[in-house]
Amino acid sequence: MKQPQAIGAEFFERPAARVARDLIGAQLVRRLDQRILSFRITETEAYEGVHDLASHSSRGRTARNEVMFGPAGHFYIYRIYGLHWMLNVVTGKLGEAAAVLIRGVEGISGPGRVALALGIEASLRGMPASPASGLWFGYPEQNDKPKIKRTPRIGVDYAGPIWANKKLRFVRI
DNA sequence: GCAGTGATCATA
DNA sequence: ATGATCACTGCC
Repeated sequence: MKQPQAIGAEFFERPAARVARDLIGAQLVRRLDQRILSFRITETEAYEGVHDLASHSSRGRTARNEVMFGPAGHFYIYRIYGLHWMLNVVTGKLGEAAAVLIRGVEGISGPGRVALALGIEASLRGMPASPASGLWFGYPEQNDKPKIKRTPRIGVDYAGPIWANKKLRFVRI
């Protein structure tokens, strides 16, 4: 099966909201054993830099989030509630510490279920999105122009009303 | 609505 | 060392 061209690192060297929007309709591709799984992305969230009170990076650099402070196009992966893996890709300038969370792909809703379906685990932390790492993004179909809706992000009330209400979640409609 | 789950981080 | 928190999910 022919795969779309892999999206390179420069795509991610832009503001998180732009990347999050442009990833809707793109492919998320995983190589597991010798198999290639490919899913169309349907839902993302942007987490801006250290000024974004909903972003992990706003509470400073720690062992968990240090990948966020590194180069764009690498995976920020962490575990939440002791069981669910969250898949993010770092965006923006080096040290900006922004990222995009992959919340949903076609047929699969919820970030934990996305990670489960793709076999995401700790060994991918900090790896670049590329065929060499076994997990990467592919450009959307040329004639696929999805309608996109913007809403507040899910589960970030702890950030306070200003940041919790910003429309940084992108959903294919 | 809410329990489960355990890594992570601040505090000490 | 201890305790609170958590970018969630599944079942009621």
